[in-house]
Amino acid sequence: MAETTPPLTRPRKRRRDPERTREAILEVSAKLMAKDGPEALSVSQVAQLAGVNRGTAYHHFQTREQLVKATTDWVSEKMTAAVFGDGEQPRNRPEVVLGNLAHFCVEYPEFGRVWLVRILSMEDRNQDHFWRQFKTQVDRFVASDAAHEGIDAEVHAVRVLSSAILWPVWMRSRSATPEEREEMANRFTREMMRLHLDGLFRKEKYPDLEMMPTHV
Amino acid sequence: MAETTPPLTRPRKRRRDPERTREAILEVSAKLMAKDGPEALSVSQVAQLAGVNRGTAYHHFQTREQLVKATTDWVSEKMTAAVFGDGEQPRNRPEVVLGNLAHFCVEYPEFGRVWLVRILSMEDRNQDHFWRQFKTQVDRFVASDAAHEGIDAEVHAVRVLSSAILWPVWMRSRSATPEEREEMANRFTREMMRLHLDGLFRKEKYPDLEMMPTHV
DNA sequence: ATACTGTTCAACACTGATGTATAAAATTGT
DNA sequence: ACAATTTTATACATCAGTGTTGAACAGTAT
Repeated sequence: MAETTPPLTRPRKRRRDPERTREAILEVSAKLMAKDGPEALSVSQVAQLAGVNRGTAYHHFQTREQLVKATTDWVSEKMTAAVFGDGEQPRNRPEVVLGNLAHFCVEYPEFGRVWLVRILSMEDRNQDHFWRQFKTQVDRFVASDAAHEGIDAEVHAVRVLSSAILWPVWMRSRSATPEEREEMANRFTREMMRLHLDGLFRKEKYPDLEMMPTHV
Repeated sequence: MAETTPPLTRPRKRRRDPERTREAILEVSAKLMAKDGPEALSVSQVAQLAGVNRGTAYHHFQTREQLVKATTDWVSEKMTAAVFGDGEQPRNRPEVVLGNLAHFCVEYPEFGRVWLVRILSMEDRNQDHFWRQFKTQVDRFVASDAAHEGIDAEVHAVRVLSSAILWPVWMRSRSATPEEREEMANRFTREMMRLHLDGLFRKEKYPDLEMMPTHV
């Protein structure tokens, strides 16, 4: 379609910058993947929205599948850098990691979502850089004397990651101002820290609550 | 393809049962939507996997879009019934709702996932039956004297729902035995209840922890 | 200037899906 | 027995995407 009709806007003199072109493609790709999932991603649409020719996209990424893979890899690295730092001094205090995670996810909700879909569908999750770091963090914390006894680390990890990633999606942080986004991240971090410090129930109101799960 | 080649397996004598046919289609549709998202759903594939003719699928659901809508509506109703009961006596104790939710999501992880995608992309979330019920539940609990002060109800709701739905996906409950699934649901409920009762941190180890969110 | 690389454009063969249409078979209700 | 409904089987027009190719063009580096 866009191939047969002459471009209405004259072909923008795209400064040659393969790195930027690649990033532009990856960014649009991530955005679309977050919206409709990896299976629905089309190279045509990515190229169109990124303002590059479809041929260019195929030049950088040979096939659709490779574009999907490159996008998820790229996102995972971005996320690791943003949450744990660039390798210099790792930021490991649990409350700091939580805050970083919340802020990153609010700023880039599509990245979080892409990462979530990626990790859920990966055969071997230890292949993922971010997950390895996060898991190490959690295990270390749970084993430390700063944590309560009997925490289920895996449930804990899944709970924190899934809610941190989906909270901004729920709040539609994409269409918010920077100030609103800041407040969203803070709301999340605040409530999570409150929960982690105090819990939810007033224990005295649940004297009979056996710890075994209930369901009808 | 399957339309031009004669079927190798003889056409199964499909007992006429429009209700079951409809449900069979919806079930497959939900499964596929959970895997690849609504945008990637194809009527052809659904019909094939459901073992019905493509024409039949179009007979029950006029267009692809309508199939998507019907599927999400159907899932939302199923979920409401499973978690809150069929309208008779509503099951409202928070720990029971949590247990029901965990068990439902572990048994039918695809339904939870479909519902999650649906609710996240809905303009007006109050249109959704399950969400209305759940929100009412949460608001009532947070306002009660059984709950701590200062709980952020919205963060709480998103946290519980997102983790309950994604926990079975993470654990790949689909490929587990009934016993394993039971244990998965119990693990989740147990840790959540533990968290809700005690929190995560030993407070005495964090005397300096200001409540304001931290990030670097 | 020349060679190289990134980028654009247009065309092509192919696949697979949508939505429509029509006829026929099978099952059920009356 | 008859009518209505459900299901199958085909066919067809249409559209959108994939992956490939070849030629041209535009900056960049040597």
